[in-house]
Amino acid sequence: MVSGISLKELAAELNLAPSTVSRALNDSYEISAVTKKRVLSMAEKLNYHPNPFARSLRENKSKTIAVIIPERINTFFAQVIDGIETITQEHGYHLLVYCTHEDVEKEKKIVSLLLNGRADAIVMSVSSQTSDICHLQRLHDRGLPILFFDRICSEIPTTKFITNDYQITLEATRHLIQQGSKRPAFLMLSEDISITKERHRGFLAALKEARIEHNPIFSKVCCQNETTNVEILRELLNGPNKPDGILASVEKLALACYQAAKKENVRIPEDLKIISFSNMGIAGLLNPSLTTISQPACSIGEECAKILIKKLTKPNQPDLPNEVVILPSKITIRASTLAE
Amino acid sequence: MVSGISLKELAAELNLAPSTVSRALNDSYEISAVTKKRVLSMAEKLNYHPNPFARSLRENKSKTIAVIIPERINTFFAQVIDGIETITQEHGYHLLVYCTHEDVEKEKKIVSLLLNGRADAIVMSVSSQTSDICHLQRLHDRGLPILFFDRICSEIPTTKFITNDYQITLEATRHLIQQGSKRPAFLMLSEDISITKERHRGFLAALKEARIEHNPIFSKVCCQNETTNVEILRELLNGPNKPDGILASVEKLALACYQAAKKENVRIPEDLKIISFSNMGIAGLLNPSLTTISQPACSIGEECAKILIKKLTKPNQPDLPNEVVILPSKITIRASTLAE
DNA sequence: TATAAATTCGAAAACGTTTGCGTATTTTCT
DNA sequence: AGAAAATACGCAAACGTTTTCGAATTTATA
Repeated sequence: MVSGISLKELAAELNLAPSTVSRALNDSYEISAVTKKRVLSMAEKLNYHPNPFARSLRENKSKTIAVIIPERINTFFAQVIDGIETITQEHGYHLLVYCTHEDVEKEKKIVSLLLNGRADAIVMSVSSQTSDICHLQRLHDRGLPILFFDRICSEIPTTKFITNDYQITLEATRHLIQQGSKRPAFLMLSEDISITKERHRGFLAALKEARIEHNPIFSKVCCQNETTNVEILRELLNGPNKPDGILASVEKLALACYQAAKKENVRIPEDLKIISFSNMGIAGLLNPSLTTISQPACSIGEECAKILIKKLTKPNQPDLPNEVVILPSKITIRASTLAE
Repeated sequence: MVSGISLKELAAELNLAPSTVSRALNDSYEISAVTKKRVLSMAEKLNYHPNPFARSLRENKSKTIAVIIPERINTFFAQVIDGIETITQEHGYHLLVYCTHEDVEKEKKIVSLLLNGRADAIVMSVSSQTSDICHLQRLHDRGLPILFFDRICSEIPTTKFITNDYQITLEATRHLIQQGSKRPAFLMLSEDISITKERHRGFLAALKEARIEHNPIFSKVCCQNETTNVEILRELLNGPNKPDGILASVEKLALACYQAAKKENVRIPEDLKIISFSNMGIAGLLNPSLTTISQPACSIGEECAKILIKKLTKPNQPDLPNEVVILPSKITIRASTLAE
């Protein structure tokens, strides 16, 4: 009983042909106003709901968009999805959400699930492990509109949304230096992904600008595991040549840094100043409050969705243009980077 | 070109009937091993992927589960979905995720979208505004398996997953009192939803046990708006009869409380002790670190998924039993409730 | 060796839509 | 009034699967 009445049965009830009922429900010009009324009210009365799969099969589209993110417990990604949803929902689209947990193998599996047309398009941010991208290439080759944000894949010619990673990291590092940091360090999850490269470039540019010689071991690649990261950072903070400033390219590394500093009795910001990419609403409530670079996550989601909706709903749309759209981030200065 | 080759075309390529190919792909006993090999390898070669909508139409099931939550930017809900996904993904199910933003009207719209069988089942946590539940009743009447967690709807006879709200709040309040709070207050989002009632009951029981007379204005109903909540709490913390302890039934109210305390120069924990339901990983990094009641979110998600998968995959399963499954929460004591 | 049984496959219907085309009726025009 | 055009609707095919039923071939049994 889970599937209700069908269009055929509705038509039988009305003594009309299924084609007529279909057209009436779709408000076709070929159907008279009176018949439309009749059909509509009977449909209402019998609680008719069109079967989405029959429709998808016939029309070869699913009214569904897939979203793939590396982690769910992350304010940034949650905000992006919120942004996507606000737009797509207005147009009757549904969201399939998948999480890779930063695991490229899981990413491949998920992507292969989408080769069959279950979704009309894909919005994604690749995992930090993703360097080989042939699974993404296959998606694109198949003609499926795919759109990247934040962790983009530059090899695929499509639209990508990012923030001004280079510029904002440059400014953030300047701030760090200006507040007294002589030996800033850069924390990252992986050397491969797009944003890390750009952010690292901005970081190095600021050092060069300030004529600070960069110690390569201060460009630290961390991992997925929380406790391991804390260990790595304890070691870093305790080394013979300790950094006195941290730029964390992702939120979780800043938090690991807080943990490590606590255990090593390193005072923030006195001994160590920290600034981090993060969209946490409660950065201001941390101890000490965390200076952040926050991305316009919601806007990113909305812009992604808008461009996608346009592509999917207007007829004869060209492929998504191969361009990188940049939405600027914002630095919010808090206690963690304040000079003494 | 987005949709690849069809089963028919694949069959033609093999000089076989579509039915044979279908059976071969589904590993039917009626097909010889050699033919299976032939079919499989040709399918691989031609990159065949079965059309999910044709299959859904034929089999009357979508291999899709809908998840409805009140907010995405919330560690608890994110963890629950992670838990659900780990189980459902193993069985080839996809997740449609919807967010109501605590808006019952949006909840109704989303629910009505699911009346057409797009999803095989629903896992949800109702919005804080939800008191009239006839939209949920309609879903259940239609025979769609529906399953609640955390914010449950007791009127619908199905399985619900919650934590030991009463007991754990009782213990949490005891802790608050034991640490010296003479006038504890209880913060909630709505009086209507299930968890609030249970948690409030546990709170009051602890007061009674300690022979503390409860001032009704200390049972504070807050709202969705962050800044309004901060105002409400500033007023509360500044009133003639101020509370010296807070039990926040949801995370966001504890955070608003931190904000309010900051602005009113109320010291935590000296002047005000705070304990809150929260699954934030960084509760320990707040200033001061926050004592939390954390729910087994991931387990809740997994258990939801397991029971659902069983119902959906085994033949002739009975309806989901009308019972409430309780998974215990855990109190983690931190600085925000420490006695001086 | 004749027959029963097992094995392997094909033809066709069905799931619930949408849509191209045909047709009957009504309206409009000359 | 007759022809042309507009209106309103029905028939049937198609989308890509799965599955029932039947049939053909091969193997085993008596």
